[in-house]
This record gives sequence, C-alpha cells and structure tokens, in this order.
Amino acid sequence: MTTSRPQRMRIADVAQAAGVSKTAVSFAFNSPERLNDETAARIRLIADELGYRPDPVARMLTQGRTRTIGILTPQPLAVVFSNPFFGELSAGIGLAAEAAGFGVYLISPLHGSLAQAVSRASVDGLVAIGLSSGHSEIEQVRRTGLPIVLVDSLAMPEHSSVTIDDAAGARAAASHLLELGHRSFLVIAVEPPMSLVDPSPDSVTALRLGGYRSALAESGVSLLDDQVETGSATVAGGAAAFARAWERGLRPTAVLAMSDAMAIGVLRAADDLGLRVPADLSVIGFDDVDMAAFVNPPLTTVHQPVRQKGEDAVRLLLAAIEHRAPEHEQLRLETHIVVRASTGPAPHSTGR
Amino acid sequence: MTTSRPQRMRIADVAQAAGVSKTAVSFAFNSPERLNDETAARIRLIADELGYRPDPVARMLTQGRTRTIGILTPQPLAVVFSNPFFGELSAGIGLAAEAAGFGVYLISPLHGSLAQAVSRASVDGLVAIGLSSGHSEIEQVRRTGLPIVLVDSLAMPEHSSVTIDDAAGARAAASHLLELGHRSFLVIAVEPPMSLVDPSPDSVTALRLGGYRSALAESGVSLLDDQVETGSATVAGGAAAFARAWERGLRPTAVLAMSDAMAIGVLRAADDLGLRVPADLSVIGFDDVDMAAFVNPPLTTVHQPVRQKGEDAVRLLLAAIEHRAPEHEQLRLETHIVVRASTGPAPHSTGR
DNA sequence: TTGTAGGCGTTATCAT
DNA sequence: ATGATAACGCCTACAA
Repeated sequence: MTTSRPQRMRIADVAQAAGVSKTAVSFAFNSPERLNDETAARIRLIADELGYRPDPVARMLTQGRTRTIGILTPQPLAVVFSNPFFGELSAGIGLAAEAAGFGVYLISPLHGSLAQAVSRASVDGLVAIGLSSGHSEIEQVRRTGLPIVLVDSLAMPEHSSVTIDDAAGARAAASHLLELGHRSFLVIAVEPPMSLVDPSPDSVTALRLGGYRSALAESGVSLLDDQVETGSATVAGGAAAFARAWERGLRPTAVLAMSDAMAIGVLRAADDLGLRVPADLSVIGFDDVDMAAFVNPPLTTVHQPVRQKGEDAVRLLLAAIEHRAPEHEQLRLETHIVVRASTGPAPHSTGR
Repeated sequence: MTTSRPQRMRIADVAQAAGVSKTAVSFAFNSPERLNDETAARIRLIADELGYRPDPVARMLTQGRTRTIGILTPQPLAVVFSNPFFGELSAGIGLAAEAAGFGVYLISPLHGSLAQAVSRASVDGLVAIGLSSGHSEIEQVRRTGLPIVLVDSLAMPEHSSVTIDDAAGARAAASHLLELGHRSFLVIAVEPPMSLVDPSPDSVTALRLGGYRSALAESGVSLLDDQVETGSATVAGGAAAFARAWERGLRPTAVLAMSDAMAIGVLRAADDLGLRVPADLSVIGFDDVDMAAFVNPPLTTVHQPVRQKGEDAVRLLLAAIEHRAPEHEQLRLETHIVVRASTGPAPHSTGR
C-alpha cells in the first residue's frame, strides 16, 4: 500500500503464462544451459512480454550476496560531492567496482548516525573513507561483521587499508616553503567531523600537522597553535579560514593547506584582500586534484595518487569478499611535491 | 560458501537466547511500545551482546521498500565523478535524499548494459540524469515500472522532469560574444554517449547547439558543421577537442563550450598554444560550476542552478514514491549569464 | 529436462 | 503483552 510495486509480475505469473514451472523460469534466467534452448528462449520471450524482471531483493536474499559495495563516509553527501578529492577517489572506486560487476552504494550519516546508515545498507563490503579511530560509532561499524577496507585511516588494524605517508608529504610541503625563505606560516587544517570524539593522533589532520611541525622545527621555526586555522574541506571553507586568520591579525608569508580545495579557497580569499600570489603570499595545497593545475595561479601542491587509492581499496575489498581470506594488507602509496606557480620566494626575504 | 556472511546472528538466535519469540524480538526493534519496557530493554541488550542486527535485505523483502533512490547515469562512474557538474548535481540529490532518510545508490552501465544495472539495483525510484530519448535501453528502463524523475531530459513524457532552458542559455552565451564583436566561432560540444542510437533532437547537446545557431543566425553569422568539435565532458576532453580543431586549421576568436569542464580544458589547451585569453581568444562555458570562478582566467559562463536541480528531482521522486500520485510535473529552471574574465572584445574587432 | 518442496530472515496477521 | 504462523519472491537441492 505504501510502496512502489504496483502489481509486478512474479516468477509464478511467468511460469503460468509459459506453462512451465517456476524452476524453469528461474533456469531460463540463471542457468539457461540447463534448459532446452527452445524452451529457454520461449520463456524469456514471454517474460519479456510480461515485463517480468527478477526482484533484486528476493534474489539477494536467497543468494546471500548483493554484488554491491558501500562507500562509507562520515561526511554528508553534500560535502562529499562538493570536494574534488572525494570525487576523484570515488572515480577510482567506481572504476574498479564496475569492472568487477559490483554496484556502488553511498553510505553517509542518516539522521546523524553513521551506524544507522550502515545497518540500512545492503552491501557485501565497505570502503571506509577517512574513518578516524576517534569516531564515536566506529565500534558499531566494525560489528556489522562486513569486510572493510580503510582509506586514509588505520583505525581498524584488523582490516586492510590504503593510505599515504601523510607526514612525509606534509614535511615536503613545508620544506619547499622553507627553502624559498619563508619563516612565517599559517596552516589551514581540515576540520574533523563533529562526530569525532577526540582528536585522534592517527587522523590525517594530525599526521599532516605533525609533518609540517617537524620540518619547521628542523629549521628552527616553531608553529604556534594560533597559527593553525580550521575549516571544512571545501573551497568556501578554505576561504573562510584564511579570512578568519587574517582578521585575527595574522600576516603569514606562506600558507600550508591540507587540501587543494581549501588552498583554492585561500587563493580566492587572498585575491579578495588584494594580496598577490605568490609575490605577497605563497600557498601550497595537498592532493593534486585535477583542477589544481588550472586555477589562478596554478597550485603548487603535494601529489597523491587519488584514483589509485580508490582502485586499490576495491581490489583489496573484493579479495576479502570473495576469498574471505583475511588478506591483511596495509598499502601505503607514495606522494611527491608538484611545484607550480602559487609558491615563490618570501617577500623581503633575507635569503638563505 | 561464497559470501561474506560468516554466521551472523539471526532473529531466531536472539529469540532463543532471550527466551522469547521472534515476534518479540522484532517488536523490540520496530515497535518497542508494544512490549513491556523491561522485556524490550532486555531483548535489545541481549541482541546487542550477540551482535545482532536485522538483515537489511530480509527487511526490504517483507516491507516491500528499500528506502533507497538510484542515480541513473549512462556514463561510467569514472567520468561521472570526474565531472564537477555531476558532482554538484549529486550533492543536491544527496542532500535531499539524506534529509528524507533515503540512501543513494549509483547506477551506471554494468558490463556495458544500463538495463542490466537497473535490474540488479534494489531501489524505490530513479533519478535519471541526461537520459536522452535516443538511448537504446530506455524502454527497458521504463519497463522496470519504477518511479522515475528525469534530469536534463524529456525522454519520458509520462514522468516528471527537471530541466533548464538549454536553448535560451546557449543563445545568451552566443549573444554575449557577438556583442563583443566576435564573428568567428568554435563550438565545443558534449559528446553523446556511445549507447546513443541516434542524435536525438531533444538532447542537451542538440538543444544548446540550436541555441548557439539561432543567436548567430540573427546576426548573420552561420555555423558550419566543421566548426563544431566534440569531446567527452571533462577537462581533458575539452583540451583535446580544442587542440584537434586547431590542428584542423581553425582559428576562431571565440569558443562556445557546452560545459565548464570542457571550457577549462580549452583554457589549458589555449595556454599551451601560447594564446592569451581573452586577448587572443574568448572562451565561454556552461553550468557555472564552483570552480569556474577560480580558474585562470575566471570563466565567463552560463549559470544554472545545479544543486537545486538535484534537490527538486528528489522532491518530485519522493512524492511519486510515497503518494504514488502521478504528480506529473515538468520543472524548468532559469539560467543566466555570468561574465567573468575569459571573454573580451574580438581581436582586430571591426567594432559592433 | 522439468517439477516439488524447503529455505533465506524478517515482518504482519491473528490468536491467546 | 506475547506467540504461532503465514507471507514476501526467489533459488536450488533433490526427485521424477
């Protein structure tokens, strides 16, 4: 009465119309070789005329699998889809999933609860993105018993994961700016989702911050807490974060942004303030998203193989789903810096 | 044997452990008010200890609904996720779906067949994106009997749709360039997917092309077929298309691109060729994607309310799913031109 | 080659 | 307030 199934044809209807048993109809779809070519064809013809298609839900139930993988994200879909990093990661996931004949289901918090969303989702396995170990619902996710592969997280040591060396990437970014003579920095950090119970030290944000700090420390430059401004990982979030820091009186010569989207936002905010990049301000991002090369000015950033991460995650997940082998694998992909035009020598540089 | 369900707890296990019937357990989860507070709590506690969670598939089967909507796209996910337009549209869809407590399933061709992917998908309804009337599998999609809302398409008149006035938007774009004195144009068109049987006249590509042509014609400028270059709706596709046209000897002063992603690609290709934008070449896009304002130079483009389209589509779809009312509605949203810095007076302009 | 019957895990109906 | 039992639609031994 509430639903969208008018009076769909069922397998019994087709069987009756064709004058055969339900088994025969099922075979016609799933194991045609077990049927007379002729009858198989006839059954399928009749089924087609009747507009019959096997109910996917019933089929899932008997087969015990859904042929679907879930992309688990602690963020609402609106931010996920607005973030080019997620887009490219999902492109990799989608590519690998399609190739294996798997569908993709997006799992984001429903009514504020990630656990509830997972419970509703009928999937064979999960690719969890950025699920920090401090997330309040992580235990409930784990207890679904589903195969899981983590991306950008090591929160579940018993599951496979695909990560990068965030600290090393961050160090490289900071070193690049130090070599250009910068000594006055602002970090634009990705804001942990609200569902984060405590700022876990293994979060991407913490790791990158640590990387920045260690490189700076080696040059005798310290990074105070008030030199870290936080915002959501979007263009708007980055712009707002920089504007806030500026209003607080900060006048850095260089910005270390933890995501390209945020770095692009900084570019925008700097432009609004009349700052020239890189003459007055250097900006370096993180991710090397497609668009990074096309913004104004082209963004210097830390490259990571975003699509590859997605493909690898799916490969690992499918192995876990199909072999059920606890093929425990912690993949760590490489990063490298890509110098474009958004970074330059520090103004009034005293040189090396 | 093949699957990922080890020995999950079933409702019967919980019932036995709690010394109650399956019905009681079901009530404890779905209608706690029908149970003694105490027993309900006890059952839930035991269920939790056992790690039981209701099987979403079995639940779907009995309830006859999935609480999931499908996003149907004729393109592979890798291109969908690489295209900022799709991303923003999906952001709108996701926002509205989440708000209603619905999950989102992505339906893209599986093994090359969209129809097959739809059959596999357990969803309550479909938001079909850019499903042109010439698509070879459109009839099979229709015959699923699922509620459908079309976006950027009028291929199924019996279903609701959300579109824009593509022709008007395109006309505005062309007029803008004509007013700047341009007379020599190149159109960068979105390539119809291969599964397109014939170039249907109601496709977005055809509509926009018609809009360009009509505006040009009013100024006595004709657009030859060889002045239309085609490519996939990505940055790379746009860059390649422009490069091809250039190699063919075309030397337009203005480019009309049917998508911002492609326009950004043109910007890149032009830069590679040493062309200055807009001094040597004007470029106008379509969509007004977030990034359009941040590229170099900021892109002049035709704005359309992309996220709004997604939200409206879901609103319409949920109405169809829930009321089952054939609330037939053809929404047509407005566009307007946004002038930034990628367009300027025609070089050697003879004036008006 | 085809039919019969049981089961997948849950919810809904109808008793008690 | 709780329990027995019948759907839901399909798949798949097993039997014929």
